[in-house]
Amino acid sequence: MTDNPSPPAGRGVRPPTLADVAEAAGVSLITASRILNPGVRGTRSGSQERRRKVQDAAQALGYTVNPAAQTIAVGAARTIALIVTDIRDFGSATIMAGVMAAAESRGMSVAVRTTHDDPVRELEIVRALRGERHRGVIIATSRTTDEPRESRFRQELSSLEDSGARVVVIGDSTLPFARVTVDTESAAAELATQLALTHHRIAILAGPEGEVTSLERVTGFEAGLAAAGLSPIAVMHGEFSRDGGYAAVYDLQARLADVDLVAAMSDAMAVGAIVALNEIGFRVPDEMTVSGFDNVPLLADLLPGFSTVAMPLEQFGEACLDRILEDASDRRNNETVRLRADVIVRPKPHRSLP
Amino acid sequence: MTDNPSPPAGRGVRPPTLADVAEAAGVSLITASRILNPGVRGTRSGSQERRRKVQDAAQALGYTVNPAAQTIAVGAARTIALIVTDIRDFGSATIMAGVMAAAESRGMSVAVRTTHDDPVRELEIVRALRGERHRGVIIATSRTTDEPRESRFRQELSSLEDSGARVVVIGDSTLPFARVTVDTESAAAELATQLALTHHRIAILAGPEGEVTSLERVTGFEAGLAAAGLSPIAVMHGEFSRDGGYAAVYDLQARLADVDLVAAMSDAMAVGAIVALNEIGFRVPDEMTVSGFDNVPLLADLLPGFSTVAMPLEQFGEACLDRILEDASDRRNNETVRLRADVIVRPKPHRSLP
DNA sequence: TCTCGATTGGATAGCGTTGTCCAAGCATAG
DNA sequence: CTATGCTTGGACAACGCTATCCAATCGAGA
Repeated sequence: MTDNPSPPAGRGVRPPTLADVAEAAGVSLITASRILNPGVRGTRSGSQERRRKVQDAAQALGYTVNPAAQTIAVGAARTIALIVTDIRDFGSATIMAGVMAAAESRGMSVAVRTTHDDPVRELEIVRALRGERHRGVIIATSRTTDEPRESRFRQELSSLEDSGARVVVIGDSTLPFARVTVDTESAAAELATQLALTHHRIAILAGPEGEVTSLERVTGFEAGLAAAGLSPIAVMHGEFSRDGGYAAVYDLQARLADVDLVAAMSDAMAVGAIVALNEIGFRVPDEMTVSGFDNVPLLADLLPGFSTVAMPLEQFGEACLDRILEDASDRRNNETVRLRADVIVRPKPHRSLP
Repeated sequence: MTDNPSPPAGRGVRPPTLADVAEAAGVSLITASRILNPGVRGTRSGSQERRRKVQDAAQALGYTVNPAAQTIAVGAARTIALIVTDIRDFGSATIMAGVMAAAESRGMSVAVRTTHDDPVRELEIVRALRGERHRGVIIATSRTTDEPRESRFRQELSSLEDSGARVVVIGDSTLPFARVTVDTESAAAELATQLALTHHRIAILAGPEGEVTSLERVTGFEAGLAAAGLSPIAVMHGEFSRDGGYAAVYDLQARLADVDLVAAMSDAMAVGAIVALNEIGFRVPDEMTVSGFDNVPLLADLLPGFSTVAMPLEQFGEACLDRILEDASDRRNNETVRLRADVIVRPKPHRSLP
């Protein structure tokens, strides 16, 4: 009872193990295991009385399972790895929230890794994942058209999938894995079509060249313009960030007089664009319209008449976990699941005279 | 060579283990372990030739260590648990980014758990953490003055710390653990003092009653006002969110004519307040000043003359990891580390006539 | 040449859990 | 009363790795 071999307090009182619980309950370790951590084969629940004794003992000792031990015993962890570029990014954070919620409702936890858009780091991370025995891996970084890079990445992911982890890629890419995407192109096209009703001299602020996300947004947007008989006056490239938008507008400065809509391909860029436009002397939205993409929450409140596209970021979680946990026999059934984005066109506010 | 006992492809090619590497390199498993995963005692590096052979074999086989196995062998994982309320919150996401960066530079990874401000869930999470053998646990949820709740939480955390995980609490609270805090009160006071130079009829939009974060911000702000010989016209409580600020302004509506500064205790509340004020008919910032707290990035660009306080959110990571990894002999040395917040007072913009 | 200490490699056991098998108990049907 | 099938509990090995001890090797000093 009191002859605990570990020091009684302070550093390193070993947490109770199944063996401790079993001993306290007077059953074998195996029985305790079956009662407290019923596996997939939920049967073998034990008799009422033993159940109670074991559960009481576990409660009294404060037992909680050691997932690392489970992982090596079973050969697979109850975890999903989520790879994003940077957690401070609105999109990444929202996707993460959705994935965590979906994982939790399935009794799994999520391990998040950030690449900071470094191709080397990206490979290291995926490589290390192989040893971690995750159930699935969700790729939520923005992919590029850099073929050597993508090819190396693909190879590492294949090896990861061969080792038993289901790979799911969010968004379009050239990666041959299960995919959950959004109808970004058609949403971008519809946004363009709507905006083309009231604007005709349009400049596009695109993301980095070679980034798939940017590419499909621009492609869709241009298609929408084309449907209205228009084509953009200019397409400027920059980082998908506030500073990227800011710089892009200055790059465009000479031609701004010809422009009545600056269509940024991300909300963050749109904000940077607005700052630059104000500096240059264009009042937004009176003298210039700026649109975005992503539907970052606070902007709806602060930018009257701001049009954008709401991505179904939180829904990715459910969709990805479904793909990961779907029957193993359905594997290699790499059909793409496509979610819908929401086009949000807000009318320009009426000017109320001061 | 080719007589691999596992199926050649598809589901479940077991990832290579140390034993595989050792065999391929012609050394014992132990030697491979010492060369590839040198522990704390970094000595025993092996002879040059063996090193190379083992490393080559590991490279060729694509070996990566299984951290779960290390965890049960060593009795402690190379991980830090981070507990936040909701990852979509700007503060939580930024803290998380800082913690992840700091952990990574020390060769550890981070396990994030979200409580969604549910006291029961909070306890369950901490309880489960005990089995996970983390090196440290960072509490970044907002604590309350609900004594029963805090007491239960404290108890669970103590048991966690006894089991070997170092507990660090971010922000002030009644929890008796290592702490990393911010001089919130004095920052709030300084913000108030500065704003009191140009405003005299001030309403405070506080966070939820009983939340420590709100309490210290309000206390500091009132102290700053008092130093200027003022006291607030009203203190309204609400959620620390956009909707909370929105509602709080409507609660205040009858007295708004007497107010020249709405001091929100969070930036999100400030945005909601601005929306409500605009709806009611007060033009911000011309007819009413609104200030905030947190320094959410995009607001600086979109709200000219917006004053707020920048919290050192990213620095928490380094500070917390230092506390977690400091010498075990320094444990129970629960001195509080205090970081500095930055008061950002922006002058009201000049009205440029249209 | 011999002894000593330092360095290196390996054998063994163990970390906490589950999978697989086997034995015992029990009720039911023949 | 026995044969049958089902349920239940337990023994044993295994998962992949490291800690701890022990043996072998080596160089240097006596």
